Order: sequence, then C-alpha cells, then structure tokens
Amino acid sequence: MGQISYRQIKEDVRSKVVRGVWALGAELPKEEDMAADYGCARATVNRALRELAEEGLLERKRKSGTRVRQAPVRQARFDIPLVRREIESLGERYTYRLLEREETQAPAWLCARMRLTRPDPVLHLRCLHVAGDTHYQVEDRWINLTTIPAAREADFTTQGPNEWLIATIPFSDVEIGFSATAADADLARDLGCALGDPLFQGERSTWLNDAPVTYVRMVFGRGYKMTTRY
Amino acid sequence: MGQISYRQIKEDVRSKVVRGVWALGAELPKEEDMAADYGCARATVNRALRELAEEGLLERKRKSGTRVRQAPVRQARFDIPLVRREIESLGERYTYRLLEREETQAPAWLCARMRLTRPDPVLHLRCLHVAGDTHYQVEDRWINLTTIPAAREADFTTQGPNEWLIATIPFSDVEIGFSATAADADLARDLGCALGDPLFQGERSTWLNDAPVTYVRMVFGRGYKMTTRY
DNA sequence: TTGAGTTATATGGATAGACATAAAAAAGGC
DNA sequence: GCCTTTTTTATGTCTATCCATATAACTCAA
Repeated sequence: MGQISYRQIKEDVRSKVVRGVWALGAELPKEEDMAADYGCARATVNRALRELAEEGLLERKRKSGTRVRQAPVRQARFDIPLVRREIESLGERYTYRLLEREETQAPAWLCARMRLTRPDPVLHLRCLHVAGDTHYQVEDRWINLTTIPAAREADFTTQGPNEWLIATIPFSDVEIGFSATAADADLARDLGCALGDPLFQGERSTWLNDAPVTYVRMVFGRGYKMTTRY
Repeated sequence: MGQISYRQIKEDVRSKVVRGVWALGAELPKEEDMAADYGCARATVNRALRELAEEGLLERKRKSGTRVRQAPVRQARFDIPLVRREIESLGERYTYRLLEREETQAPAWLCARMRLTRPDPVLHLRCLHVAGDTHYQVEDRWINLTTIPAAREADFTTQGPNEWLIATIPFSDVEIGFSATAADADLARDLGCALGDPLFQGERSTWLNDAPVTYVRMVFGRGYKMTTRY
C-alpha cells in the first residue's frame, strides 16, 4: 500500500508555490483539508508544512493558517570548517607554522571586542596555514588566560590554536563577521602579496557561558572567495 | 498533568552534551530508553534528537544509534536581505539611483559565470544604494534577456533590479560568494572612497530551472562587515 | 578464513486521536 | 460606536501503535 510521505507533500507544495499555483501571500488550505486531499493523516501534512516554514517558504500562525511568505527569506548557510580540513578537501598538503607567541594584557580594542571589563592576561598567537605552496591564511589569535588558563601550557608549534580550542571547549557562543581589509607590511610578508592588496578576512569572538574565551582574526590570501549554494 | 515537551528534552540533551556528561563521540541511549527515562512517548524524544542532529550537534544512523558528533558542525547562517530593508532596519533613509543601463551581448567572463553556451543578449545595469548620506552599495547587475525578456520593458529608474527580480521570479537556484576587491576608478567615484581601497563584495548567480537568469556583483562601501551569531 | 546470506535492532516514518494554545472573530455591555 | 469578554478555530504538540528500512552483527558454507 503506497503511503504518501511528508517529503512528497513538501515537494508538491513547493512546486505549487514555485509554479505560481499559490501566489505570494496566498493562503493555503488548512492542514485537515490538505490531509483529506492527500489521503493521509494531519500529522504528515503538518510535518511537511512545518519544515517548509522553517526553510522560509511559508509562514504559519495559529488560527490564521498557513500562507506563502511575501518575501521568501533568502538565507545562506556557510559551514565553517577547520582550515586544515578545508585545505585537505582541496586536495592540497596542509602545513602549519607558528609565527609568534606572546603573553600580554588585553589591549583596549580587544577588551571592547571580547566585552572585557578589565585588561585580562591574554595569549597572543600569530599562525600561518599553508595549502601546498600557497600561503592560505594568517590566524591572529587572542586567548583569554583568565577563562582558559590551560592555554598557557599548550604547545601551539605543531597544532593550530583553533584545533586545540575546539578539542578543549567544543561548545560556545560565537559572533562572526566577514569584511575586507588591506594588507599591511606583516600580512604582505606572511601571505606573499603586495602591500595594500585587498584581503578577505573573518573575525570571530567566542564566549563560554558568557565568559570571554577567544578572539581570532583570520586573513585569507589574495583572491579567496567564500561560496555556497541554496 | 505536566507533560514533558520535546523542547525541554532538546535543552536537557544539549546541556548534557555541553557540560560533558556525554563526551564527544559518545553514544546516547536509544530513543526507547530515553523515552522511558523522561516518561514520554518515543516520538517526543525522536523529535528532540532529530532536530539536534539537524543543528549539527548529534549524528544519527539507523541501527547504530545516536552519538555526539566528533566535530560539531559549525555553520553560520546569514539572512540575505534586500538592500533597502537592510538600510531601513538601520534606521537610515534609503535612496536608490540608476547609474547606467545598456543592452549588450554577454561578454566571455559572464558566459562562464552564468554557464552560458552562447553570448545571449543581456541587460547591464549599474545602480547605487544609499543609506542616509553614505554610499552603501554599488549593484552591478546583468540580466539574461533570453530567459527574462520582460526585463527589457521594466523601469529600473525608481526600483532596483533586485526588488523587481524578486517580485518577478521569486524562486530560483542561487550560487553566492563573498570576497575582497580593490576599488577601481568607477567604484571609488560611486562609493566615495579612495582608489585601491579594500572593499567587501558579494557575487550571486541565479538560475530558474537551469536557465541562467542573472548575475550580480554587489560592492559595499568601506568598512562594511557582514556579521551573524550562532 | 572469507564471503554470502540471514537476523536482529535502532532509527525513520505514518496514523488516529486527544488536548493545548494563540489569536481572529463574534458577542455582549456600556 | 467602542471596549471587554467569550467563542471558535487552525496550528502546535503528545501519545500509542504500527510498519519500513538501513545496517551491524551473526550464521554458515565453501
């Protein structure tokens, strides 16, 4: 007995919306009626519609019903991989190098970024991630030693701080941002590009139960593009 | 009678994972047992675990069971809003200006980007989006007139092509990418920045049932940062 | 020992029925 | 007419029970 699946219903509804059978803003029949039409239980229709609403195609409200979103939400999802994995998945050999390591007090700009009230002691690391022969990314990492004192003892000469941190505190709240920056003398040297070259950079601040953990600035080599499809 | 909700179970499981009660890679009890523990139906546990798996915290496989992901997937979700809405939600006045409009044949680089086999006729638009007094974004838009002939008649002097396209073909397949670029003479003039300034840019190619629709390059004013939290 | 076939089992999914809840619509009071 | 209260109703969620399906683990023969 061929039962109809919530997937089929999802696709049918999606197709009806895309083909314009239900226009933007139009109201869909209620779950009960759709279930009768499809010859299935209400729960099956419910799951299909609920998932489509999560994906941003539909809008649902108790009592008022389900309608096609006026402006379907366009959202891009980027997986944030470990640099090492990203490079390896490109089929390139991954090399890592620690350029610099110092223990200091958080400068004012860092206190602002990490929402610190006092200039906590921090570990500042500067690392290079290489893909084959090309200098892929410079990682400028600041770790709060008050929150993560264990970082003081960690050896970052063979393993990047990102991987160490993920193994140490796998779950945290994150704020992430992407922007463009110009290569300064250090970046030009480390990434092998010209002074002033436009570079793509990501910045990430991390908290563990509201305690500031780390701030990192990841500057990518010339021509890097972060892409996705949806 | 206080029934337990799938949300509570989700939070309880999440907390157990975050607190390390279940370590990375550890196997969770089977749904049936968890349901017995929580005193609820298996479907309730199922929904909680299913959603946590979707969020990237857990990994599930038939017969083998549920376990905590070794490397919890870190994914960032960016909502891609209309420039107008983005600017308005900043509390700024939105102004739009059409800088240039020409009908031509797709140049070679565009054919590559849009996966065109022939140099189709295209409509090329150059637009400026202004937030208050600051030049916010330059939109460099190419519309395939073979796929969307109606664009030839559309008036883009008052409404941006992005909004027109969304109203005309709300659903499509999209490939999106972000990178850094240097301001050329045109960009420097239109965005009011210096020649060579590093600028953040997004590129988007769009298809409707495999037919190439449009390619757009959106270059943002100096200092723009695309941010999100998770 | 190894490969092919079988079985057991955890998740995946469907159903019917019940109650909860938010909010639109109707009813009532002034 | 206008505000408050009640009713109605579509979605939200839970239960109990079924069958489906992938696959790990086992069986057994070559």
